[in-house]
Amino acid sequence: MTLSVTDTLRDERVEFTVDGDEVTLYVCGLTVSDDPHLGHARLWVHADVLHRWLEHLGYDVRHVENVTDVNEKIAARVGEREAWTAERDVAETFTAEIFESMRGLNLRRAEVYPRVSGHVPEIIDLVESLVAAGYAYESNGSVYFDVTAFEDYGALSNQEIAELEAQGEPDERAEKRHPADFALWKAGGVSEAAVREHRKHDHEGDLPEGETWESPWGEGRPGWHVECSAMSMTHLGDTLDVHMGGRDLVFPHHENEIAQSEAATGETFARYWLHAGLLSMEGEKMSSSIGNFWTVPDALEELGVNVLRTFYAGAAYRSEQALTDETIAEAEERWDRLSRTHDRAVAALDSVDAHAKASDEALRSAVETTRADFTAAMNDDLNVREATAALLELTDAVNRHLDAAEDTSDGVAYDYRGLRRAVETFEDLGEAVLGLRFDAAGADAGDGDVELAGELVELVLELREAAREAGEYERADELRDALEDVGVTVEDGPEGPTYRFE
RNA sequence: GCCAAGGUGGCAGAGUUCGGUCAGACGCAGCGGCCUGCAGAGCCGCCCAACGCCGGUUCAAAUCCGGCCCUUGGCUCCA
Repeated sequence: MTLSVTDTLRDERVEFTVDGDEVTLYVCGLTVSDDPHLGHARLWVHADVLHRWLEHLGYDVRHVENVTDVNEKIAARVGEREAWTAERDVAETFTAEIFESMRGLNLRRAEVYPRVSGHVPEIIDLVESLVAAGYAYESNGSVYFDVTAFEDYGALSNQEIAELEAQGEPDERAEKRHPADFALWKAGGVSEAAVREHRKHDHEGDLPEGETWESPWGEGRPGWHVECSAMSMTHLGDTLDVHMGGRDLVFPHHENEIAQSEAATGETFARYWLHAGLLSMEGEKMSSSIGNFWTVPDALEELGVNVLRTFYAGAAYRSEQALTDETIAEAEERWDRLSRTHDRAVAALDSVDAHAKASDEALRSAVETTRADFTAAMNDDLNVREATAALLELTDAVNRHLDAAEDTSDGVAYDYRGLRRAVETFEDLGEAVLGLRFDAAGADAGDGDVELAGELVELVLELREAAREAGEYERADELRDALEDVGVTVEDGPEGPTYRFE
Protein backbone atom coordinates (compact mmCIF):
# COMPACT_ATOMS: atom_id res chain seq x y z
CA MET A 1 0.00 0.00 0.00
CA THR A 2 1.58 3.21 -1.11
CA LEU A 3 0.80 6.87 -0.84
CA SER A 4 -1.09 8.55 -3.63
CA VAL A 5 -1.68 12.27 -3.97
CA THR A 6 -3.63 14.61 -6.23
CA ASP A 7 -1.20 16.44 -8.46
CA THR A 8 -2.42 19.73 -9.91
CA LEU A 9 -0.12 19.71 -12.92
CA ARG A 10 -1.13 16.27 -14.11
CA ASP A 11 -4.62 16.93 -12.82
CA GLU A 12 -5.05 13.45 -11.41
CA ARG A 13 -4.36 11.16 -8.54
CA VAL A 14 -0.86 9.76 -8.84
CA GLU A 15 1.28 7.35 -6.90
CA PHE A 16 3.90 9.08 -4.79
CA THR A 17 7.39 7.76 -5.34
CA VAL A 18 10.86 9.12 -4.80
CA ASP A 19 14.33 7.69 -5.34
CA GLY A 20 15.87 6.88 -2.01
CA ASP A 21 14.44 7.81 1.33
CA GLU A 22 14.68 11.59 1.21
CA VAL A 23 11.74 13.83 0.28
CA THR A 24 12.17 17.52 -0.41
CA LEU A 25 9.14 19.58 0.51
CA TYR A 26 8.67 23.24 -0.29
CA VAL A 27 5.75 25.06 1.26
CA CYS A 28 4.79 28.37 -0.25
CA GLY A 29 4.84 30.52 2.85
CA LEU A 30 3.32 33.86 3.41
CA THR A 31 3.98 37.50 2.98
CA VAL A 32 4.63 39.03 6.35
CA SER A 33 2.43 42.06 6.04
CA ASP A 34 -0.24 41.12 8.55
CA ASP A 35 -1.15 38.68 11.30
CA PRO A 36 -1.33 35.04 10.23
CA HIS A 37 -4.94 33.83 10.20
CA LEU A 38 -6.74 30.52 10.21
CA GLY A 39 -6.61 30.29 6.43
CA HIS A 40 -2.82 30.31 6.54
CA ALA A 41 -2.90 27.87 9.43
CA ARG A 42 -4.95 25.47 7.36
CA LEU A 43 -2.16 25.15 4.82
CA TRP A 44 0.41 24.90 7.57
CA VAL A 45 -1.39 22.11 9.34
CA HIS A 46 -1.98 20.10 6.18
CA ALA A 47 1.65 20.55 5.14
CA ASP A 48 2.63 19.50 8.64
CA VAL A 49 0.48 16.39 8.48
CA LEU A 50 2.06 15.52 5.14
CA HIS A 51 5.49 16.05 6.68
CA ARG A 52 4.58 13.84 9.62
CA TRP A 53 3.04 11.14 7.46
CA LEU A 54 6.10 10.99 5.22
CA GLU A 55 8.23 10.57 8.34
CA HIS A 56 5.87 7.88 9.55
CA LEU A 57 6.42 6.10 6.25
CA GLY A 58 10.15 6.24 6.86
CA TYR A 59 11.19 9.16 4.70
CA ASP A 60 13.68 11.79 5.74
CA VAL A 61 11.81 15.03 5.04
CA ARG A 62 13.70 18.14 4.03
CA HIS A 63 11.12 20.85 4.53
CA VAL A 64 11.71 24.43 3.43
CA GLU A 65 9.20 27.22 3.86
CA ASN A 66 9.80 30.73 2.66
CA VAL A 67 9.06 34.02 4.36
CA THR A 68 8.35 36.76 1.88
CA ASP A 69 9.59 39.84 3.64
CA VAL A 70 9.94 42.15 0.65
CA ASN A 71 6.60 43.27 -0.70
CA GLU A 72 4.65 46.42 -1.39
CA LYS A 73 2.08 45.55 1.22
CA ILE A 74 4.79 45.42 3.83
CA ALA A 75 6.39 48.66 2.72
CA ALA A 76 2.99 50.34 2.69
CA ARG A 77 2.68 49.88 6.45
CA VAL A 78 5.87 51.70 7.32
CA GLY A 79 5.06 54.51 9.72
CA GLU A 80 1.87 52.90 10.97
CA ARG A 81 3.56 52.18 14.30
CA GLU A 82 6.36 54.15 15.83
CA ALA A 83 8.78 51.23 15.66
CA TRP A 84 8.06 50.68 11.98
CA THR A 85 10.57 53.01 10.38
CA ALA A 86 11.51 50.72 7.52
CA GLU A 87 10.09 47.82 5.53
CA ARG A 88 12.15 45.34 7.47
CA ASP A 89 10.75 46.56 10.80
CA VAL A 90 7.25 45.69 9.68
CA ALA A 91 8.45 42.36 8.32
CA GLU A 92 10.22 41.48 11.53
CA THR A 93 7.14 42.13 13.61
CA PHE A 94 5.01 39.74 11.60
CA THR A 95 7.76 37.19 11.05
CA ALA A 96 8.01 36.85 14.81
CA GLU A 97 4.26 36.37 14.98
CA ILE A 98 4.39 33.64 12.38
CA PHE A 99 6.97 31.67 14.27
CA GLU A 100 5.05 32.02 17.49
CA SER A 101 1.88 30.84 15.76
CA MET A 102 3.67 27.89 14.23
CA ARG A 103 4.94 26.82 17.62
CA GLY A 104 1.46 27.18 19.03
CA LEU A 105 0.07 24.97 16.29
CA ASN A 106 2.58 22.25 17.14
CA LEU A 107 4.09 22.25 13.66
CA ARG A 108 7.20 20.28 12.83
CA ARG A 109 9.98 22.76 12.20
CA ALA A 110 11.15 23.26 8.66
CA GLU A 111 14.83 22.86 7.94
CA VAL A 112 15.11 26.41 6.61
CA TYR A 113 12.81 29.43 6.56
CA PRO A 114 14.50 31.50 3.86
CA ARG A 115 13.70 35.19 3.53
CA VAL A 116 13.69 37.22 0.34
CA SER A 117 15.82 39.93 1.91
CA GLY A 118 18.57 37.37 2.44
CA HIS A 119 18.46 35.96 -1.08
CA VAL A 120 18.68 38.97 -3.36
CA PRO A 121 22.02 37.85 -4.88
CA GLU A 122 20.52 34.46 -5.75
CA ILE A 123 17.49 36.17 -7.25
CA ILE A 124 19.70 38.44 -9.36
CA ASP A 125 21.69 35.41 -10.54
CA LEU A 126 18.53 33.66 -11.59
CA VAL A 127 17.23 36.70 -13.44
CA GLU A 128 20.58 37.18 -15.18
CA SER A 129 20.61 33.61 -16.36
CA LEU A 130 17.07 33.98 -17.71
CA VAL A 131 18.08 37.11 -19.62
CA ALA A 132 21.17 35.36 -20.96
CA ALA A 133 19.09 32.39 -22.10
CA GLY A 134 16.62 34.62 -23.93
CA TYR A 135 13.66 34.03 -21.63
CA ALA A 136 13.71 37.51 -20.15
CA TYR A 137 14.40 41.03 -21.28
CA GLU A 138 15.29 44.33 -19.69
CA SER A 139 13.07 47.34 -20.16
CA ASN A 140 13.61 50.71 -18.46
CA GLY A 141 15.59 49.16 -15.62
CA SER A 142 13.02 46.42 -15.03
CA VAL A 143 13.27 42.83 -16.23
CA TYR A 144 10.32 40.83 -17.51
CA PHE A 145 9.83 37.17 -18.22
CA ASP A 146 8.81 36.54 -21.82
CA VAL A 147 5.95 34.07 -21.51
CA THR A 148 5.89 33.41 -25.24
CA ALA A 149 9.43 32.05 -25.01
CA PHE A 150 8.45 29.31 -22.59
CA GLU A 151 6.61 26.61 -24.44
CA ASP A 152 4.71 25.13 -21.52
CA TYR A 153 3.49 28.38 -20.06
CA GLY A 154 -0.03 27.88 -18.73
CA ALA A 155 0.22 24.12 -18.23
CA LEU A 156 -0.42 24.19 -14.50
CA SER A 157 -3.48 26.40 -14.63
CA ASN A 158 -4.63 25.54 -18.17
CA GLN A 159 -4.31 29.09 -19.33
CA GLU A 160 -3.95 30.10 -22.95
CA ILE A 161 -1.50 32.92 -23.32
CA ALA A 162 -3.76 34.57 -25.84
CA GLU A 163 -6.56 34.69 -23.31
CA LEU A 164 -4.58 36.18 -20.51
CA GLU A 165 -5.44 39.62 -19.47
CA ALA A 166 -2.68 42.06 -18.85
CA GLN A 167 -1.01 41.67 -15.50
CA GLY A 168 0.41 44.45 -13.46
CA GLU A 169 -0.14 48.15 -13.48
CA PRO A 170 -0.85 50.20 -16.59
CA ASP A 171 2.40 52.13 -16.47
CA GLU A 172 4.46 48.98 -16.63
CA ARG A 173 2.38 47.45 -19.35
CA ALA A 174 4.05 49.74 -21.80
CA GLU A 175 7.35 48.17 -20.84
CA LYS A 176 6.16 44.66 -21.62
CA ARG A 177 6.27 42.90 -24.95
CA HIS A 178 3.26 40.76 -24.09
CA PRO A 179 0.62 41.69 -21.53
CA ALA A 180 1.09 38.38 -19.73
CA ASP A 181 4.81 38.92 -19.24
CA PHE A 182 5.59 39.27 -15.57
CA ALA A 183 8.22 41.20 -13.66
CA LEU A 184 11.35 39.47 -12.43
CA TRP A 185 12.96 42.69 -11.33
CA LYS A 186 11.33 46.07 -10.84
CA ALA A 187 13.25 49.29 -11.19
CA GLY A 188 13.20 51.71 -8.28
CA GLY A 189 11.25 51.56 -5.05
CA VAL A 190 7.63 50.83 -4.29
CA SER A 191 5.30 53.02 -6.31
CA GLU A 192 3.18 55.66 -4.70
CA ALA A 193 0.07 54.05 -6.13
CA ALA A 194 0.88 50.71 -4.52
CA VAL A 195 1.51 52.31 -1.18
CA ARG A 196 -1.76 54.20 -1.30
CA GLU A 197 -3.65 51.05 -2.27
CA HIS A 198 -2.30 49.04 0.65
CA ARG A 199 -2.22 51.77 3.26
CA LYS A 200 -4.17 51.07 6.39
CA HIS A 201 -3.67 54.47 7.92
CA ASP A 202 -3.32 58.13 7.05
CA HIS A 203 0.30 58.83 6.67
CA GLU A 204 2.10 61.96 7.74
CA GLY A 205 5.15 62.94 5.76
CA ASP A 206 6.90 61.09 2.94
CA LEU A 207 5.47 57.91 1.52
CA PRO A 208 7.68 54.87 2.11
CA GLU A 209 9.45 53.40 -0.89
CA GLY A 210 10.65 50.17 0.64
CA GLU A 211 14.13 48.74 0.42
CA THR A 212 16.01 48.64 -2.88
CA TRP A 213 19.09 46.76 -4.04
CA GLU A 214 21.81 47.32 -6.63
CA SER A 215 21.54 45.12 -9.68
CA PRO A 216 22.95 44.91 -13.20
CA TRP A 217 19.86 46.89 -14.26
CA GLY A 218 20.19 49.56 -11.59
CA GLU A 219 18.48 50.06 -8.24
CA GLY A 220 15.38 48.02 -7.82
CA ARG A 221 13.41 45.28 -6.08
CA PRO A 222 12.78 41.62 -6.84
CA GLY A 223 9.63 40.77 -8.77
CA TRP A 224 6.67 39.06 -7.23
CA HIS A 225 7.31 35.42 -8.11
CA VAL A 226 11.04 34.90 -8.49
CA GLU A 227 11.72 34.65 -4.81
CA CYS A 228 10.16 31.22 -4.49
CA SER A 229 12.12 29.87 -7.43
CA ALA A 230 15.39 31.31 -6.21
CA MET A 231 14.94 30.23 -2.62
CA SER A 232 13.60 26.76 -3.25
CA MET A 233 16.34 25.96 -5.75
CA THR A 234 18.98 27.41 -3.44
CA HIS A 235 17.97 25.19 -0.58
CA LEU A 236 16.50 22.12 -2.24
CA GLY A 237 18.08 21.97 -5.68
CA ASP A 238 16.73 22.35 -9.22
CA THR A 239 14.07 19.69 -8.77
CA LEU A 240 12.09 19.34 -5.61
CA ASP A 241 9.68 16.56 -4.79
CA VAL A 242 6.64 18.31 -3.37
CA HIS A 243 5.58 21.88 -3.82
CA MET A 244 2.62 22.79 -1.68
CA GLY A 245 0.57 25.94 -1.46
CA GLY A 246 -2.90 27.40 -1.34
CA ARG A 247 -5.20 26.95 -4.30
CA ASP A 248 -5.37 30.68 -4.79
CA LEU A 249 -1.72 30.63 -5.79
CA VAL A 250 -2.03 28.33 -8.78
CA PHE A 251 -2.20 31.25 -11.11
CA PRO A 252 -0.18 33.28 -11.56
CA HIS A 253 2.25 32.57 -8.75
CA HIS A 254 2.96 28.88 -9.24
CA GLU A 255 2.57 29.05 -13.00
CA ASN A 256 5.26 31.69 -13.06
CA GLU A 257 7.49 29.76 -10.71
CA ILE A 258 7.46 26.81 -13.07
CA ALA A 259 8.21 29.00 -16.06
CA GLN A 260 11.12 30.88 -14.58
CA SER A 261 12.62 27.83 -12.84
CA GLU A 262 12.39 25.41 -15.71
CA ALA A 263 13.48 28.01 -18.25
CA ALA A 264 16.60 28.58 -16.18
CA THR A 265 17.52 24.97 -15.45
CA GLY A 266 15.89 22.87 -18.13
CA GLU A 267 14.85 20.53 -15.33
CA THR A 268 11.46 19.68 -13.88
CA PHE A 269 10.88 22.17 -11.09
CA ALA A 270 8.54 20.21 -8.84
CA ARG A 271 7.58 16.55 -9.18
CA TYR A 272 4.30 16.88 -7.28
CA TRP A 273 2.11 19.96 -6.97
CA LEU A 274 -0.27 19.85 -4.03
CA HIS A 275 -2.81 22.58 -3.53
CA ALA A 276 -4.76 23.12 -0.37
CA GLY A 277 -8.36 24.27 -0.59
CA LEU A 278 -9.33 27.53 0.98
CA LEU A 279 -10.98 28.15 4.29
CA SER A 280 -14.27 29.94 3.91
CA MET A 281 -16.08 32.06 6.40
CA GLU A 282 -19.58 33.30 5.73
CA GLY A 283 -19.42 32.10 2.16
CA GLU A 284 -16.16 33.65 1.06
CA LYS A 285 -12.55 32.85 1.64
CA MET A 286 -10.86 33.98 4.79
CA SER A 287 -8.49 36.71 3.75
CA SER A 288 -6.52 39.55 5.18
CA SER A 289 -7.74 41.88 2.50
CA ILE A 290 -11.40 40.98 2.93
CA GLY A 291 -11.02 41.36 6.67
CA ASN A 292 -13.08 38.29 7.64
CA PHE A 293 -10.26 36.61 9.44
CA TRP A 294 -9.50 35.10 12.80
CA THR A 295 -5.85 35.35 13.74
CA VAL A 296 -3.94 32.26 14.75
CA PRO A 297 -2.94 33.57 18.19
CA ASP A 298 -6.54 34.52 18.97
CA ALA A 299 -7.89 31.18 17.83
CA LEU A 300 -5.24 29.28 19.77
CA GLU A 301 -6.12 31.26 22.83
CA GLU A 302 -9.81 30.55 22.45
CA LEU A 303 -9.86 26.98 21.15
CA GLY A 304 -6.47 25.49 21.85
CA VAL A 305 -4.24 23.63 19.44
CA ASN A 306 -6.10 20.34 19.70
CA VAL A 307 -9.50 21.63 18.71
CA LEU A 308 -7.95 23.61 15.88
CA ARG A 309 -6.04 20.66 14.53
CA THR A 310 -9.06 18.42 14.89
CA PHE A 311 -11.03 21.01 12.97
CA TYR A 312 -8.51 20.96 10.14
CA ALA A 313 -8.54 17.17 10.20
CA GLY A 314 -12.27 17.38 9.51
CA ALA A 315 -11.82 18.02 5.79
CA ALA A 316 -9.39 16.81 3.14
CA TYR A 317 -6.57 19.20 2.29
CA ARG A 318 -7.75 19.69 -1.25
CA SER A 319 -11.36 20.46 -0.35
CA GLU A 320 -12.68 23.77 0.70
CA GLN A 321 -13.60 23.95 4.34
CA ALA A 322 -16.16 26.13 6.05
CA LEU A 323 -15.50 27.76 9.39
CA THR A 324 -18.75 28.23 11.29
CA ASP A 325 -19.87 27.94 14.90
CA GLU A 326 -21.19 24.49 14.06
CA THR A 327 -18.06 23.16 12.43
CA ILE A 328 -16.00 24.42 15.36
CA ALA A 329 -18.42 22.80 17.79
CA GLU A 330 -18.10 19.53 15.91
CA ALA A 331 -14.32 19.71 16.18
CA GLU A 332 -14.60 20.35 19.91
CA GLU A 333 -16.80 17.29 20.34
CA ARG A 334 -14.51 15.10 18.28
CA TRP A 335 -11.44 16.20 20.17
CA ASP A 336 -13.14 15.82 23.53
CA ARG A 337 -14.18 12.32 22.69
CA LEU A 338 -10.68 11.30 21.64
CA SER A 339 -9.07 12.99 24.57
CA ARG A 340 -11.48 11.68 27.18
CA THR A 341 -11.12 8.14 25.95
CA HIS A 342 -7.34 8.39 25.76
CA ASP A 343 -7.15 9.76 29.29
CA ARG A 344 -9.54 7.15 30.59
CA ALA A 345 -7.44 4.37 29.07
CA VAL A 346 -4.25 5.85 30.50
CA ALA A 347 -5.84 6.10 33.92
CA ALA A 348 -6.85 2.46 33.70
CA LEU A 349 -3.31 1.45 32.77
CA ASP A 350 -1.94 3.42 35.69
CA SER A 351 -4.37 1.93 38.16
CA VAL A 352 -3.50 -0.92 40.48
CA ASP A 353 -6.18 -3.05 38.83
CA ALA A 354 -4.34 -3.13 35.54
CA HIS A 355 -2.46 -6.27 36.47
CA ALA A 356 -5.52 -8.39 35.80
CA LYS A 357 -4.95 -10.89 33.07
CA ALA A 358 -8.14 -10.33 31.14
CA SER A 359 -7.98 -10.44 27.38
CA ASP A 360 -10.49 -8.66 25.21
CA GLU A 361 -10.30 -9.91 21.64
CA ALA A 362 -12.75 -7.27 20.46
CA LEU A 363 -10.48 -4.54 21.76
CA ARG A 364 -7.36 -6.06 20.30
CA SER A 365 -8.84 -6.54 16.88
CA ALA A 366 -10.27 -3.03 16.98
CA VAL A 367 -6.75 -1.71 17.51
CA GLU A 368 -5.48 -3.56 14.48
CA THR A 369 -8.45 -2.45 12.40
CA THR A 370 -7.86 1.14 13.42
CA ARG A 371 -4.22 1.06 12.48
CA ALA A 372 -5.00 -0.49 9.11
CA ASP A 373 -7.86 1.91 8.40
CA PHE A 374 -5.83 4.91 9.45
CA THR A 375 -2.94 3.91 7.22
CA ALA A 376 -5.20 3.24 4.28
CA ALA A 377 -6.92 6.60 4.73
CA MET A 378 -3.67 8.54 4.94
CA ASN A 379 -2.20 6.79 1.93
CA ASP A 380 -5.37 7.62 0.05
CA ASP A 381 -4.39 11.21 -0.70
CA LEU A 382 -4.05 12.08 2.98
CA ASN A 383 -7.66 11.56 3.87
CA VAL A 384 -7.38 12.99 7.35
CA ARG A 385 -11.07 12.89 8.07
CA GLU A 386 -11.24 9.15 7.49
CA ALA A 387 -8.04 8.73 9.46
CA THR A 388 -9.60 10.59 12.36
CA ALA A 389 -12.73 8.52 11.96
CA ALA A 390 -10.61 5.40 12.45
CA LEU A 391 -9.37 6.75 15.77
CA LEU A 392 -12.90 7.65 16.78
CA GLU A 393 -14.02 4.12 16.07
CA LEU A 394 -11.30 2.89 18.39
CA THR A 395 -12.79 5.02 21.17
CA ASP A 396 -15.89 2.84 20.93
CA ALA A 397 -13.95 -0.35 21.55
CA VAL A 398 -11.87 1.17 24.33
CA ASN A 399 -14.89 2.54 26.16
CA ARG A 400 -16.76 -0.72 25.75
CA HIS A 401 -13.83 -2.58 27.25
CA LEU A 402 -13.46 -0.17 30.13
CA ASP A 403 -17.18 -0.22 30.84
CA ALA A 404 -17.20 -4.00 30.89
CA ALA A 405 -13.99 -4.28 32.89
CA GLU A 406 -15.17 -1.87 35.53
CA ASP A 407 -18.57 -3.49 35.76
CA THR A 408 -17.46 -6.84 37.11
CA SER A 409 -18.70 -7.57 40.58
CA ASP A 410 -15.56 -9.42 41.60
CA GLY A 411 -13.00 -6.73 40.88
CA VAL A 412 -11.81 -4.80 37.88
CA ALA A 413 -10.24 -6.77 35.06
CA TYR A 414 -8.50 -4.78 32.40
CA ASP A 415 -6.85 -6.17 29.31
CA TYR A 416 -3.52 -4.55 29.99
CA ARG A 417 -1.90 -5.39 26.66
CA GLY A 418 -4.96 -4.44 24.68
CA LEU A 419 -5.28 -1.12 26.42
CA ARG A 420 -1.62 -0.39 26.04
CA ARG A 421 -1.84 -1.04 22.32
CA ALA A 422 -4.85 1.25 22.12
CA VAL A 423 -3.05 4.07 23.93
CA GLU A 424 -0.01 3.57 21.72
CA THR A 425 -2.28 3.82 18.71
CA PHE A 426 -3.75 7.10 19.87
CA GLU A 427 -0.27 8.41 20.44
CA ASP A 428 1.49 6.99 17.36
CA LEU A 429 -1.24 8.16 15.04
CA GLY A 430 -3.07 10.95 16.81
CA GLU A 431 -0.04 12.65 18.26
CA ALA A 432 2.82 11.77 15.93
CA VAL A 433 0.85 11.98 12.69
CA LEU A 434 -2.09 14.29 13.28
CA GLY A 435 -0.11 16.49 15.64
CA LEU A 436 -2.57 16.33 18.51
CA ARG A 437 -1.29 16.64 22.04
CA PHE A 438 -3.10 14.43 24.51
CA ASP A 439 -0.70 15.48 27.24
CA ALA A 440 -1.57 19.11 26.69
CA ALA A 441 -5.23 18.81 27.56
CA GLY A 442 -4.59 19.81 31.14
CA ALA A 443 -1.35 21.63 30.49
CA ASP A 444 -3.19 24.23 28.41
CA ALA A 445 -4.07 25.77 31.74
CA GLY A 446 -0.48 26.64 32.51
CA ASP A 447 2.62 25.00 33.95
CA GLY A 448 3.66 24.17 37.51
CA ASP A 449 0.50 25.73 38.79
CA VAL A 450 -1.41 22.81 37.36
CA GLU A 451 -0.33 20.59 40.18
CA LEU A 452 -1.49 23.02 42.82
CA ALA A 453 -4.75 23.57 40.98
CA GLY A 454 -5.31 19.84 40.90
CA GLU A 455 -4.82 19.57 44.62
CA LEU A 456 -7.26 22.37 45.24
CA VAL A 457 -9.84 20.76 42.98
CA GLU A 458 -9.46 17.51 44.86
CA LEU A 459 -9.96 19.35 48.10
CA VAL A 460 -13.25 20.76 46.85
CA LEU A 461 -14.27 17.35 45.56
CA GLU A 462 -13.69 15.83 48.99
CA LEU A 463 -16.04 18.38 50.46
CA ARG A 464 -18.53 17.60 47.76
CA GLU A 465 -18.30 13.85 48.36
CA ALA A 466 -18.97 14.44 52.02
CA ALA A 467 -22.04 16.45 51.11
CA ARG A 468 -23.21 13.74 48.73
CA GLU A 469 -22.83 11.04 51.33
CA ALA A 470 -24.85 13.14 53.69
CA GLY A 471 -27.53 13.45 51.03
CA GLU A 472 -26.96 17.20 50.69
CA TYR A 473 -27.28 17.13 46.92
CA GLU A 474 -28.10 20.78 46.62
CA ARG A 475 -24.81 21.65 48.26
CA ALA A 476 -22.98 19.09 46.11
CA ASP A 477 -24.44 20.54 42.94
CA GLU A 478 -23.43 24.04 43.99
CA LEU A 479 -19.84 22.91 44.35
CA ARG A 480 -19.94 21.18 40.99
CA ASP A 481 -21.38 24.28 39.34
CA ALA A 482 -18.78 26.46 41.01
CA LEU A 483 -15.99 24.29 39.66
CA GLU A 484 -17.56 24.34 36.21
CA ASP A 485 -17.56 28.13 36.34
CA VAL A 486 -13.80 28.19 36.79
CA GLY A 487 -13.26 25.66 34.00
CA VAL A 488 -13.22 22.35 35.83
CA THR A 489 -15.63 19.69 34.63
CA VAL A 490 -16.60 17.13 37.24
CA GLU A 491 -17.86 13.71 36.27
CA ASP A 492 -19.03 11.13 38.76
CA GLY A 493 -18.14 7.55 38.02
CA PRO A 494 -18.17 4.19 39.77
CA GLU A 495 -14.69 4.83 41.12
CA GLY A 496 -15.62 8.23 42.45
CA PRO A 497 -15.52 11.63 40.79
CA THR A 498 -13.05 12.62 38.11
CA TYR A 499 -12.32 16.08 36.82
CA ARG A 500 -10.93 17.73 33.73
CA PHE A 501 -9.61 21.22 33.09
CA GLU A 502 -11.40 22.63 30.08
C1' G B 1 -15.41 37.11 -20.56
C1' C B 2 -11.44 33.21 -19.75
C1' C B 3 -9.33 29.33 -16.35
C1' A B 4 -9.94 26.21 -12.08
C1' A B 5 -12.34 23.64 -8.00
C1' G B 6 -16.92 22.18 -6.35
C1' G B 7 -22.64 21.15 -5.95
C1' U B 8 -24.04 14.23 -1.66
C1' G B 9 -28.92 13.89 4.43
C1' G B 10 -31.09 18.88 9.49
C1' C B 11 -25.48 20.39 9.74
C1' A B 12 -20.67 19.08 8.45
C1' G B 13 -18.19 15.96 5.30
C1' A B 14 -16.04 11.04 3.05
C1' G B 15 -16.81 8.20 -1.20
C1' U B 16 -15.71 9.96 -7.74
C1' U B 17 -8.58 8.14 -9.38
C1' C B 18 -10.07 1.88 -10.79
C1' G B 19 -18.69 1.97 -12.76
C1' G B 20 -21.10 -3.11 -9.33
C1' U B 21 -18.49 -4.97 -2.84
C1' C B 22 -21.77 2.26 -1.76
C1' A B 23 -25.71 5.25 -1.31
C1' G B 24 -26.96 5.81 4.51
C1' A B 25 -18.52 6.27 6.54
C1' C B 26 -17.00 9.06 11.07
C1' G B 27 -18.96 13.05 13.74
C1' C B 28 -22.60 16.74 15.27
C1' A B 29 -27.72 17.60 15.92
C1' G B 30 -32.74 14.61 17.21
C1' C B 31 -35.44 10.39 19.92
C1' G B 32 -35.55 6.16 23.38
C1' G B 33 -33.07 2.87 26.91
C1' C B 34 -29.06 1.41 30.52
C1' C B 35 -26.12 3.81 34.24
C1' U B 36 -26.60 8.23 37.83
C1' G B 37 -29.44 11.39 43.71
C1' C B 38 -29.30 14.69 39.35
C1' A B 39 -26.08 16.05 35.51
C1' G B 40 -22.07 14.72 32.55
C1' A B 41 -19.35 11.00 30.31
C1' G B 42 -19.89 6.18 28.45
C1' C B 43 -22.63 2.14 26.32
C1' C B 44 -26.97 0.09 23.49
C1' G B 45 -30.83 1.00 20.09
C1' C B 46 -33.77 4.09 16.78
C1' C B 47 -36.27 7.74 13.52
C1' C B 48 -35.52 10.89 9.48
C1' A B 49 -32.94 11.78 5.20
C1' A B 50 -29.18 13.38 0.07
C1' C B 51 -25.80 11.87 -4.91
C1' G B 52 -27.67 20.22 -8.62
C1' C B 53 -30.80 19.71 -13.46
C1' C B 54 -31.47 17.24 -18.35
C1' G B 55 -29.86 13.74 -21.69
C1' G B 56 -26.38 9.68 -23.16
C1' U B 57 -23.19 5.10 -22.73
C1' U B 58 -23.79 0.39 -19.90
C1' C B 59 -26.56 -5.63 -17.72
C1' A B 60 -25.09 -1.78 -13.97
C1' A B 61 -23.61 5.38 -12.97
C1' A B 62 -22.67 9.55 -6.95
C1' U B 63 -18.58 7.54 -10.07
C1' C B 64 -17.88 7.74 -17.36
C1' C B 65 -19.59 11.27 -21.65
C1' G B 66 -22.40 15.78 -23.38
C1' G B 67 -25.34 20.12 -22.30
C1' C B 68 -27.32 23.46 -18.69
C1' C B 69 -27.86 25.97 -13.82
C1' C B 70 -25.56 27.50 -9.33
C1' U B 71 -21.42 28.38 -5.66
C1' U B 72 -16.39 29.44 -4.58
C1' G B 73 -11.48 30.67 -6.14
C1' G B 74 -8.03 32.78 -9.85
C1' C B 75 -7.12 36.28 -14.03
C1' U B 76 -4.48 42.41 -9.12
C1' C B 77 -1.13 41.36 -3.11
C1' C B 78 -3.22 36.75 -1.37
C1' A B 79 -2.17 30.02 2.00
